[in-house]
Amino acid sequence: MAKVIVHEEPSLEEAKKIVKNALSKKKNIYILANCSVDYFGRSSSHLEFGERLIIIKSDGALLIHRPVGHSPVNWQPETSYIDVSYDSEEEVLVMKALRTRPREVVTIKLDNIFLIVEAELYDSGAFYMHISEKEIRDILAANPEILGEKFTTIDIEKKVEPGFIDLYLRDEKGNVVVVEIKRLTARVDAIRQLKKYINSLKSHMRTERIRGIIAAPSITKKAQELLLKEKLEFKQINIEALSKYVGKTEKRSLFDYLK
Amino acid sequence: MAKVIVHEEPSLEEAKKIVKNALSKKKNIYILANCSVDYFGRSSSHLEFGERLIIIKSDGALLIHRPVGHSPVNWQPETSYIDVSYDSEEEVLVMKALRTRPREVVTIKLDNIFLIVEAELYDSGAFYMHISEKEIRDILAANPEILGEKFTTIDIEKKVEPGFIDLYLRDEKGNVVVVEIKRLTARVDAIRQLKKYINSLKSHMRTERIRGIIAAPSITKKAQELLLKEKLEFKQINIEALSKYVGKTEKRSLFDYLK
DNA sequence: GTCTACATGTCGCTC
DNA sequence: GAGCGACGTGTAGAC
Repeated sequence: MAKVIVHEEPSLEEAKKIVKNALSKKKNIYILANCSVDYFGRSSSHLEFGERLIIIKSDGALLIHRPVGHSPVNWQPETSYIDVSYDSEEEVLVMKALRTRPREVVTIKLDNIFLIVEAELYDSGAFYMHISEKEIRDILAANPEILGEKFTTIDIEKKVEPGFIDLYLRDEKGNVVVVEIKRLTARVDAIRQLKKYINSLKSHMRTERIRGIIAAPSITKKAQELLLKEKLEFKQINIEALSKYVGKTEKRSLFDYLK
Repeated sequence: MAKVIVHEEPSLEEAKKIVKNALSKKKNIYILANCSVDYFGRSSSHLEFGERLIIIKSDGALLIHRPVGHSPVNWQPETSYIDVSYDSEEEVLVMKALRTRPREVVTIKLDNIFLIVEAELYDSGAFYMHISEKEIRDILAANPEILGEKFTTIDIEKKVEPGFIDLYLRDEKGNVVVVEIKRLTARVDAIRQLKKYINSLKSHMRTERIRGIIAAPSITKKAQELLLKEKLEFKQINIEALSKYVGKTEKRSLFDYLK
């Protein structure tokens, strides 16, 4: 059962003690405060003072959320080290989140804290994500007839110079078939990817005819045009229907995230 | 100044009233609770019960954060509509976040609530993102001599078949120069991108010699090898030094996000 | 570590 | 709104 401690309107000096203590105990910390944020690393940014939610997780992940927008305005991944100090000159609490690879720093200056919540959360629930591209690939490899012909699976994730062929089949006439799978609408880049693989194969085995198939639930108009131009094929796959082939779903427990 | 109301360990029925009321007033809501989450839409997923932070923002954005990991385990963007109800059979508070395009639903079932925080946050601070690739491109276009020769800028973002050429120059001898800019270390894909543009140009104007330049702060070893093989050039640019050319930084205020 | 490709990617721009 | 390229993308897997 979760342990939650709430501190309303602490002073900056109190806040410093609370946060330092909570960090040492690897608690989750949620802070509502007026703050500014500076980021320096791969890029750099400055966010003027405003009221936001700051989240520090037990693994050192840091998130700063504004009152709107679903993505954090600034963040630092779980590898970060967090330092807390009081700047008596500027009269702000300074929290610095560092990570070394890549070298990045997020600096938060807090001048007014409305709320600090310390929480010890127990969360061992497994997370199941259904039908990824990998699963589609495995289902099609095991049941290549789904693509509408009597194909034989030769290889999956076959390595060629520019990358990996999702599915490498042979058709009834003995032709080599290269399949590029997309879980969502296939776009021009998917066709380019497929063409790249075929070109690579052709440079090695020029006697055989090579067919190229895009397997996706739908295709954009531009992709369709390029497909025709390149004499490639599109096979529509029904993700909903494929789901029925999934024997066991992918399973990722919390422990996978804890290194 | 932020208005913050804290509710510790409300019953599910109380929680329902609190959340409904806060939603109607477009407040930000933060909930610490034991909950399960189901997502269905572009993909689908199921998350077993566990203790998490649920964030509902004033624009309807929804985030569910586990105690570790910097990305939310489930979420719904700001377009979502949120429905709250009590399921007396399962004895859980059900929160559904729907959005229509694409059609997606996140369903949260809460069976134990530790804390609800309602917050009205005032945040009008501007966010400045410094020196983007676009800015580097504009600086180099205005000052092509930074690349070490007397270049003349002909075009920026020149459209060619496979995409856009960052910078299109002419050197002192009258050769066409294609520049691909990377704000970070240039990798093999950058060289492939550059080569692609040059090939496209060559197919149209085969008489002229075309030079290709990768402009980046550094380059990987593999990219360097490919570069030499393809007879392309690498020009190191100092991002720090370029920053000095930035007259005005990109400015995005909160209001840009409010549609 | 670098390279490769996927992701409920998200974001911003053009048509 | 669809299409497309860039991102502090993040993430996982292979070499």
